[in-house]
Amino acid sequence: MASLQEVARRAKVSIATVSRVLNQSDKVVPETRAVVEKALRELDYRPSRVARRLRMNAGRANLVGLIIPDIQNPFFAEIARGVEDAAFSADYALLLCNSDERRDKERFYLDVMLAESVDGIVLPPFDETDAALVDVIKGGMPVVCVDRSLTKVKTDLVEVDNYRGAFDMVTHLLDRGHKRIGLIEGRVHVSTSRERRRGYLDALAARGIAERPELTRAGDFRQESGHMLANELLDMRKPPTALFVCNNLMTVGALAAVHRRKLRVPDDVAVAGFDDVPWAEALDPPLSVVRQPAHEVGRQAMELLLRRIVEPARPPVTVRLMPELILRRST
Amino acid sequence: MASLQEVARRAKVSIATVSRVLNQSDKVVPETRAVVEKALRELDYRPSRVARRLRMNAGRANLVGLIIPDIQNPFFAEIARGVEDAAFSADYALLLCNSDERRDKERFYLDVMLAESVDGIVLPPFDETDAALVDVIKGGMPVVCVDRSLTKVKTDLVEVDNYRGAFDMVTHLLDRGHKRIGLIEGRVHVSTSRERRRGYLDALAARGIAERPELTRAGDFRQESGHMLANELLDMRKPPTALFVCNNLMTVGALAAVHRRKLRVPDDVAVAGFDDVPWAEALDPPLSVVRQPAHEVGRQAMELLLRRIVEPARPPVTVRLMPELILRRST
DNA sequence: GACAAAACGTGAAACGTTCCGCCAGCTCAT
DNA sequence: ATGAGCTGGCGGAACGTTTCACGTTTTGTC
Repeated sequence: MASLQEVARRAKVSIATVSRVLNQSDKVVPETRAVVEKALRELDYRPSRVARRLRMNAGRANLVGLIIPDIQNPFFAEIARGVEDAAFSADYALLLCNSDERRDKERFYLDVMLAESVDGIVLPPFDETDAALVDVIKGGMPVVCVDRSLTKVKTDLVEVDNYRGAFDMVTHLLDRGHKRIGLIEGRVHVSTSRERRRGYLDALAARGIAERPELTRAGDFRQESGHMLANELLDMRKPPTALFVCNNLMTVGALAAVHRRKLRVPDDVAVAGFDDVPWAEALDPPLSVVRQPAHEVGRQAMELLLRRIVEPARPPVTVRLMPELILRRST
Repeated sequence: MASLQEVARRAKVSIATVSRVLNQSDKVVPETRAVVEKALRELDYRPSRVARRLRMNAGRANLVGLIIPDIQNPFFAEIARGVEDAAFSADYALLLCNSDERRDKERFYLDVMLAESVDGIVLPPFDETDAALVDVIKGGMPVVCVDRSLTKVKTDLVEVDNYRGAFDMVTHLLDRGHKRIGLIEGRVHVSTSRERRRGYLDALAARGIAERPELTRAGDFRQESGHMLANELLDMRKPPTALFVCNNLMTVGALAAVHRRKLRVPDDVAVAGFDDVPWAEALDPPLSVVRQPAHEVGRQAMELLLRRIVEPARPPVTVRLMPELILRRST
């Protein structure tokens, strides 16, 4: 780990000159440059990002943070890939953390990011109010929200039209003749859950069907809760004929419940999911889903963040991407 | 972003004293401690990890790196969770990167980790020789390999008994009466691929069945290659009656190929996978797999790394975990 | 009450950068 | 010939920590 010092000593110039060679500044005469570059090579010099970050003002650390609720959720994994791809091409490194849908972990990692003086943060907020996050934003840290939005503060945001996705899928189920459609939604204080619920309700209302509160259940986005809630719904005296499950992991859980009862899909009960997954095609039967362009969500979020880093005062932008209905055979 | 300076000024003591209050050193009298703590609170002081890392010698940055080939692969995602869980409890943050099974990306991220002066690195090496990684290790950076091993250098390693897993699964297929068993393996220069292939071959040999090279195909761990290679195998004049696919993503691809041909599983062709996945149960039919304790792999790796960080000279350790055969209905 | 030892506190160096301000020497117009 | 302006290069401060080497005060022991 050769330092600038050592390189300068070897090249018999000052560290300032070495630094200028590195930063492509033009104020260094070719001969000097050559000898410095030689020393650089000989010592296999690699700059310390740490020292650099300490010295630099905010916005030039080439490091951004990404906090996702659960890396094991393919939807977030795909977002992460989108963010990373864009970061990598811009020569940024990514500090990636899992909040595990836990408020304390999100807060811990937000602190870490602050302490690491990252240039900016991408994340789906824990909930619509997320006090810890709001503080960070107020402190001047560039933040781009993905997937979920914040009510109290205006930030850059890349989201999917969840309302539309849910509306279309439920309409499709209605077209298939279903009247009793069960909804398994995610955590209630998350914006996406609300949007999807609105879509579900409006689609019913558009056909003059009244809401039946007993048909909607709120989970926590995890497989386990999908399983449990599907069981609850299927245990009703008059169970729903279709299940609309509002994320991928809960859908896996719900499917397990359905299979365990040896119910036939879609004849006994139709199942529709949110988020497409690689194995949707291989399921029994292939699963109909609302597909979200997750990679694109991540990519655009990172690009928004890069723009905000160079221009902190620009007005916040919302990018809304369209989901796509993929009808396979489970509905 | 109050600094120690400001806190010291406010508390009317020197920064050294503030630092000692923070680091729980006992050499500070209660009254002083109280006034310092008050100042700390009032200014909402948060230490800069960057400055701390710059000053500290290696091994106390509370930051470790994890480089995984593909975060979208549930197996690696689960390892990542294991590493993270252990890191979080030890108050370590994680710099997580995707090498995307690409040598240049792995190298880039290794450089980043060095430049960030992380305390240590966990990763599955790109291949068995991995020059870039070997350099890093020789440079004295604590490294724990997971899943895959290195031939040239002895490191801490947490691996799964791949040989055993493959041997058992192939034996099971033989028990079911299969004689022509196709093998779809991963990248050839990765230790796990070799081990699994050895297991496959030995299981055949144990029953006196000669190797048929045309039945084994090497892919790249991706879904796409599983699809393609399954197609190749099924296109043979005398196709295999069973497919043993050596990772989860390639299994999804292979399954798609099987489904597209409307082949019945396991009657027309049996399919066995490596790595259990949440949706294995929901597949048609439920998939038989060799399950790897991925979370445990990650957890133990992180613990090994923590030990190595405090004691760099300790002899390298290999932890070998046992896989588990999960027989469902696809075989 | 003398003296050593312990307790408490301070100043300053160091980590590896970046960059501001400065200086020396040169060119060139006046 | 003189000074302005430019070019190439240097010194050193600053970023926010930790910690070493000291000082000063308090305590304890005989």
